[in-house]
Amino acid sequence: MRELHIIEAACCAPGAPVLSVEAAAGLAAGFKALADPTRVAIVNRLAAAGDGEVCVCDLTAAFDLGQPTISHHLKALRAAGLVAAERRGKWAYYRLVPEALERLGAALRPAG
Amino acid sequence: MRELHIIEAACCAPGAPVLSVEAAAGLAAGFKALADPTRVAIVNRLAAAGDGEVCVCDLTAAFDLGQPTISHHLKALRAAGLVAAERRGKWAYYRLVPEALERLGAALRPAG
DNA sequence: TCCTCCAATCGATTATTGTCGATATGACAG
DNA sequence: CTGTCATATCGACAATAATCGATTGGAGGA
Repeated sequence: MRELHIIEAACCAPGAPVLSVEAAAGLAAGFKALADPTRVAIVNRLAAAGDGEVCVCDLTAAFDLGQPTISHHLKALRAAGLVAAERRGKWAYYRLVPEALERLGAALRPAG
Repeated sequence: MRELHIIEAACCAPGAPVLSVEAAAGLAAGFKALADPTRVAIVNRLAAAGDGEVCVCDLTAAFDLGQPTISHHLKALRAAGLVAAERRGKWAYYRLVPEALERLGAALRPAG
């Protein structure tokens, strides 16, 4: 009965590491920043802006949510590196960081 | 003083709807399914699988997390339509749904 | 200097989510 | 039919996150 257990190895291959733990965590953090309808809409508005930037006053007006809530979402997007902020005079303007979005998109494209 | 308030409209443009609320919610749901390192790693393993599918037993072995937890993550990916499951005999096999991933990737590519 | 305005931060509350242990389901072997 | 193995589901708990109201910080304008 020495060879009996060889049969047991039926379904599985060893499985290469494929993606480092840190890489997976980094991508997950990026996707988490987009895991909210308001933030998706914010990114979409930034992408659609003719001059590439949008005033915060536009955003607070567009999504009937409180101003602190919009600021909170912008902070989340900023922390993920998906957007960048610039203060000019009394107003703040946000723009996309295309490379960051590209990095996330690339994780979805080639081999999945 | 009739024209005084015209000056007030200084920073903002009307802002087109750009993306429907439902579309934003749908994309956010997809990204939320990827907003976890374990799920990103699962998707990555499915993408790297030679024959396009992976046995659940591989996954439970690969991520030192409990079997119910892996099953929970797979359910989240399934609910988002990112993966599909098939039971064959005693085992269950998962594969990617490329169109779903493509849809998310497309939201990141063209104009952001 | 004082007041107003835009945006960010703080503190609290509620809702979601990741994880686990225990249990149920469903398929095969004896 | 009974036992065993692979997954899925259930119930609970701790951690995280979305939202709000109140406050603070900074930039102009009077």
